[in-house]
Amino acid sequence: MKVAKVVVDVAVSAIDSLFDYEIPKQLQQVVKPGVRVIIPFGPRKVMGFVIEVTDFSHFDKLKKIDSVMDYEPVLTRELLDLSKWLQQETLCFRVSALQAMLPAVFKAKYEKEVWLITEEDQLPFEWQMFTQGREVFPFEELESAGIKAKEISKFVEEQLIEIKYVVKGKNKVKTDTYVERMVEEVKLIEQLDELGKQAKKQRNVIEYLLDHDKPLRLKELMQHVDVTRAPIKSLEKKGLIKLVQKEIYRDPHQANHELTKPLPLTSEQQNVINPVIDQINQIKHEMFLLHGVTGSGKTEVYLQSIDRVLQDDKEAIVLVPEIALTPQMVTRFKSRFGDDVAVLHSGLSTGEKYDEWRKIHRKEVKVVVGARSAIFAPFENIGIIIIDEEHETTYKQEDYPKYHAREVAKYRGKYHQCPVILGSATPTLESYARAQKGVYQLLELTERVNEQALPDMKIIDMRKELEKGNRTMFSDALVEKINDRIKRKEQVVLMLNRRGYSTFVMCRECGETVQCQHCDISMTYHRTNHKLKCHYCNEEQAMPNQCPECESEAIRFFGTGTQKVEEALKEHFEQARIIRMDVDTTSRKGAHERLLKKFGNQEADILLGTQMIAKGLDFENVTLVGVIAADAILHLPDFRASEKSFQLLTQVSGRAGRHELPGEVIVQTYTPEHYTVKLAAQYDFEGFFKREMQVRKRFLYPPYYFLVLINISHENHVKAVEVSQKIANLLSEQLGETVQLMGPSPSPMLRIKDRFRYQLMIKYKSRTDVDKPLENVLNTFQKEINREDLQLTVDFEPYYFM
DNA sequence: ATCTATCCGTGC
DNA sequence: CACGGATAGATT
Repeated sequence: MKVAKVVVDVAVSAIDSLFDYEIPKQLQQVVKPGVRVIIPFGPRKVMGFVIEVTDFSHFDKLKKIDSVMDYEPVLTRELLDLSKWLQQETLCFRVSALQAMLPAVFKAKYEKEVWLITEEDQLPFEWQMFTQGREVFPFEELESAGIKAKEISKFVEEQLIEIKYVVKGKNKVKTDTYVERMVEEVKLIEQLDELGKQAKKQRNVIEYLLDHDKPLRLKELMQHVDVTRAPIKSLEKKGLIKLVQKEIYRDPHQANHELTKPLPLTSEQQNVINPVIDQINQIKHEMFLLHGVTGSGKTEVYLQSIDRVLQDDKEAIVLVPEIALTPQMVTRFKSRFGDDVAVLHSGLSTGEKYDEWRKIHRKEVKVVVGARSAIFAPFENIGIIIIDEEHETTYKQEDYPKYHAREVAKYRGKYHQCPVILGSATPTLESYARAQKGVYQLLELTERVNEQALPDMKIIDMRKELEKGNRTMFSDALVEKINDRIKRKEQVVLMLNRRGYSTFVMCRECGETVQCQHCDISMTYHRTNHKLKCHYCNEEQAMPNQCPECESEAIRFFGTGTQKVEEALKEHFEQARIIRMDVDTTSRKGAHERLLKKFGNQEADILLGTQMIAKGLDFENVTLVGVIAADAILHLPDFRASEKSFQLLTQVSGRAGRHELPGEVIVQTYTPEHYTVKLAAQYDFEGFFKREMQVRKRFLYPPYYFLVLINISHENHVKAVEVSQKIANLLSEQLGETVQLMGPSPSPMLRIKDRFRYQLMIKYKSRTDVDKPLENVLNTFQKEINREDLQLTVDFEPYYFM
């Protein structure tokens, strides 16, 4: 007997193991590892992933696989094994790991249906009201009609009805109607004579067909010949043509890109690419850290490394952060590798993502450029993996499986014996430290390709501005420089580096701020609909006219949002044309590209935006970059706050002077003496690294120690505290001397969505020191997680501490 | 997650 | 003792 070992699509700990099913004879050809199947599970039907096929099971009474959902495996052996590794590394369920590797269309939908097995009139009158002659209807309708479970099961017993569980796949392939010729050309010409005088339209169609002998889209034909379906149908009846449904791709990047040739490399670039090519030639795995200043031509190094890989008929994965934000990047890859590129990012619809995925799956492309999850691209012969802007935190997934793309890249690089390149102008301390230790091979690009010096960065002390009596958000120096650029018809990028980028509401009389009812966070004001919104739970309420506390009417919105900066800009620079980019102006699909294109066409003088404008933009006419408040994220409750600030300042300054014209940067700050601001202004990464490493060493933070964050949340505040303390006790009993346990402490945001949140942190050197104790904690509280409303999450290498 | 069997309170 | 709601237990 053939047995399939299956991961069942039910994400609970009790089910988190392999279940055995008999493979019926007629399915033995298709059921292979990586194929999704529909299996009976208790009284229901659920989806499952086949992991293995064997001849033996320890169970004696096996159920049979119902049917298959795929005729080709959707996951390779490598990815199936990788899911096991992810499960162990991140402590997630195996299904969650498998789901994370596939586009959303592969998530099953479950429906319950009621089937009549007798005549309708056998049923009581109330039932006939809504069956309305239907033989099948959704179970849901019974419930909403208020029909009791007892009555339903009675009818099932009496064999009047049957309840069926259906599993629906959503992976719908888009098709289009095509017209195919069924006969020889000569035959068609003969037909022309036989057609009656009336059949003018049919004649036109045949003539068009004779001119175009490739497969034709029906729509196209109808448009070009200006006919309706009728004449085409009659031609089909005569057997001359056939209408067929063909698969098509929803192609979001249809634009034809002119192909570019590899650029000549500078000697620095050549030195950097050589060791990579060596590894490709020797089919060896190595981690490279490519540290290159902004504008040093990292992308060209990527492109030419990939080119080398493609010559060996191998594939390449390129990860880019928030790819929708850098359409310029996509264009560069598309215009070098043309149709060999698939693009995967969050801006695509589920259907579009599915289609891009299928191109990869069918090996119709060789290169995938995508956001985090593209690291799971189902290639089988990978020759290189590139992670651009490796310091970006978007490479860490925040929900289960809480994986870091860099670690997955390492896994896959080792499996395929290929190099992995991590590229950045401001590497993470973790990566740079590893490079210094020789764990990664360090590659450095110190010069800009255009031989232009890095833009001069000036620090402006905003406290002095205030002393001078300047109460605006723009320093005198910034105003002067902006005016100067407007006069010279050059462009300015202004970054409002602020978390939340919206404004909160405060009463000027009593100081009361409007807080969300469910979360410990200020509501933010949205001008677009004049409402207050909570960023965490999306609760909305009207902007109050008076203070809810003291009834004063002096209630106003505060804080420096981009909208507010935009207004201030308009006052200061009346003739300036401004483009504002923030969540409000870029939420619509394609809005991003449109705004950037407008700026690129020099239809505006100033581009004002949040951190989203710091990355990847390349406009030749930009000669001034302004940072409105450099210290905005410097004081966040996050041990990486300095590192993030340094990265951001470096990234955004790189937007200026990328081409012929020299650039300049103005950094406004209230803490000019801070080493992060100072060293960033000098582009002294090395200095910053050394300085920040001291801090990390002193406080036992990465890269000296690894971290695990345990989040505990419960609706009941007392319960949350109690459980946190119990876990802390349990852990401190079991953890050895080599690790540090911190907490429990309330999360920076104590309450979110009516849940009270506490956290514990462990600083450790080796996973073996924490794995067992954590497992014990999870086992101990498993019951409470299932029954009570306790939530417990474990996050290795956390990036988010709020 | 979701279904079934079982336990216990309420009401007649 | 029937009902309904909460709850333990199983799912190959």
